[in-house]
Amino acid sequence: MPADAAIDHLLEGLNPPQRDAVTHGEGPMLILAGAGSGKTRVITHRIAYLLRTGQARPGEILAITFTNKAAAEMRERVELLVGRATRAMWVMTFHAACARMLRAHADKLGFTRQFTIYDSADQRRLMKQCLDNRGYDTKRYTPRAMQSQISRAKNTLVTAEQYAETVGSPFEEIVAEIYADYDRELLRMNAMDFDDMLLNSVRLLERHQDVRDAYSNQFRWVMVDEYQDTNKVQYRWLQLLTSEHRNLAVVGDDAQSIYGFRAADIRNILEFEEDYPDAHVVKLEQNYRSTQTILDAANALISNNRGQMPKHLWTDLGQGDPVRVREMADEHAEARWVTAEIQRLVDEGVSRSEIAVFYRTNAQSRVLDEMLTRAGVAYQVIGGPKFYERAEVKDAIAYLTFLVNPQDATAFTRIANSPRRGIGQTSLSRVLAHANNMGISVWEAAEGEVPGLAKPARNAIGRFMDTMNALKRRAEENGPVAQLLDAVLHESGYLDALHAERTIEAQGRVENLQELVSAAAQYDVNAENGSLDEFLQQTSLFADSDNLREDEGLVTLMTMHNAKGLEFPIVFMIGMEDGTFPHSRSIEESNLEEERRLAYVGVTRAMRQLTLTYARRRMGYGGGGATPTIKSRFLDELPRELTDQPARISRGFPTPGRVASWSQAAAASAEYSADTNDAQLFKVGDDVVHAQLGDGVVTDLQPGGIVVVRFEGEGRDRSLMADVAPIRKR
DNA sequence: GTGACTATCGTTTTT
DNA sequence: CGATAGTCAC
Repeated sequence: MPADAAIDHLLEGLNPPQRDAVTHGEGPMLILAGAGSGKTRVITHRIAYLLRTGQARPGEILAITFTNKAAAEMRERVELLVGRATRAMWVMTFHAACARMLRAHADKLGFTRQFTIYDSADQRRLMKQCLDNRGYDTKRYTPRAMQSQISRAKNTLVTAEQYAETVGSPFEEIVAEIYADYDRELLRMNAMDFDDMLLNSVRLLERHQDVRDAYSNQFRWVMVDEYQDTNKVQYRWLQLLTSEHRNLAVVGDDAQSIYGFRAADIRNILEFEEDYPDAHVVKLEQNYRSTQTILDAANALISNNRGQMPKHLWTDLGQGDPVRVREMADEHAEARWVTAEIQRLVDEGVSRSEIAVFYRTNAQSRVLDEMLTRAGVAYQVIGGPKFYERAEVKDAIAYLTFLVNPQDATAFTRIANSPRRGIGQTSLSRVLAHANNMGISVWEAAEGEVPGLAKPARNAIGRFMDTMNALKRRAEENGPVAQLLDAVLHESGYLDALHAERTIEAQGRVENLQELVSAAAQYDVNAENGSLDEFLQQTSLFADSDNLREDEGLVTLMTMHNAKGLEFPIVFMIGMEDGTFPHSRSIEESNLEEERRLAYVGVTRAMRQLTLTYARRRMGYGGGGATPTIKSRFLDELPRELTDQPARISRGFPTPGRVASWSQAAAASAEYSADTNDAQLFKVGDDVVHAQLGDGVVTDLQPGGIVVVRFEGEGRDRSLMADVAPIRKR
């Protein structure tokens, strides 16, 4: 037992609720952790406390996060606190924990421990194949739509059979068919998709009492981070694992639940106290990050949502500056202004790494991208294509995958003709069909005699499989993964083909592959009993590559989703317009509450200074003219006294780079007079008032005296007859 | 089987 | 506008 002093040290500097959460013993606990309230600190200190006081042994701890990064950070911080390595602790993502369980018990579900993990691109590819097999028109029934339906079903614990029982439309009938086909295909290929990791783990625990007993006895202490983002399967999984000891501590913030579109169910956190009536509830409301003004803005914003768990963030960091709100003429003016502001701040001595710009959609980064480049401001864009999703990386991984999982038709299809070997679509289909007919693996089919194959194709496949067989022999030696990967890249001709291209892009791909080899080498060093299949599964679950770099003096650009969990002294949120943010689709689907939570997440990232900008006009897709916009309703939800806006902003006059003045607004409203309208009266950009629909803006004029108006609170346009509609200019 | 051309369609996306 | 998927002709 360690000295009491060490334990005291763990509790030092914690506020009373934090201390309460850290020292809570047996029994369920809900930690409502407001933004910036020291949540990670509480979890890590709690784990360390449990270990230090001897209540827990490392092997009894299961700490679940959503990202690998969060898991790595958590383990690191715990190890720092307890002063030793704690390999036996399960500190990992839901998916990684499931993968580990499934590997150990794969046979119980009809898989081998070498099963492949499919990402969403693989998923879609297979869906398309299933659709094609049944002869459905993949334009009418897009793989994308199938994927989202099936994924949603899996995440809400609805199996293919159950789905089939509840179909209510022809579309759903097709989904049901494809769902069943797709699952069958996965099983045949010895593969699971991301959603299956959870779903199959639940099946494993439900069907095998002994397995459930073993794990639920092992994990005496379970902690879950970002609980507001858990979905139904994850909920069930936790239930199965914690039924024995009931020491489930969840940490989350209902106000930051922003992954509903990924089937996260906010009810999990809202109803935790109903699920566990004896739950100990701790609220962390003291914020250590932002000024009181920023917190007040966030509190005010979120108070527009119903059914939030009551919470009030406060800080002793002081009032700080007002939230800045700026109107710009268009997105270019917006980008120019933000760029100029950043330059000004940097001149004043602010480090670029202290500045972040958030937007709703990735596409919005483009204009800013250009402007910052032109101005010579160093920046990084977070998001975009991920390392492990790059074609060349996926190809390389597919080679390795096929070596360990000869049933993986997706991997085979991917690599057979990459690099080009003269194996086309038709030959591939023949091989796959043959494997299917004979009930053998693709590997076996490709090695054997495939009926109906033309001689050139047969030779090409023969040579390919010779290479693969040679590589397989190497793989079976269980040497370092890096060496095997290197051999794969050389002997498959992949590198040669890239070199032959002699382009900059190809050079970049070679570099990416080198990076992959390094990653493999890293694995070889770190893994205790490394194996190729473990490396592959680990890699499949590790998607984030473009890790945030903190120390390079770069301004950070990212979506608000990506901003969760981060903080920056200076934050800009751009595109604060209805239709952009809240996004038009969210408005249509009346998903405003989640959208508002996203705004809340954005706002609460700011430590010192928050600036919100919106553009008077914004370009749609086509090069066609920019369309007038309405400023975001979220801006109206901010109390005037928290912002630096003296009064309501004029909507009649675009005022590039500057706030419109009161007098301009007054002039604008004095402009109209007529009672009956003449279509001539309106022009695009006019602000109008409709007797029933309220305020809007003219977005288009059409022949026949039709004015197209977008009203506040609606994501779409309405066509109105100018002379009869009860509208007038404001 | 491969390259070039054209139609289509646009959120967010921890794993 | 621009990425990407799908079609068509060699």
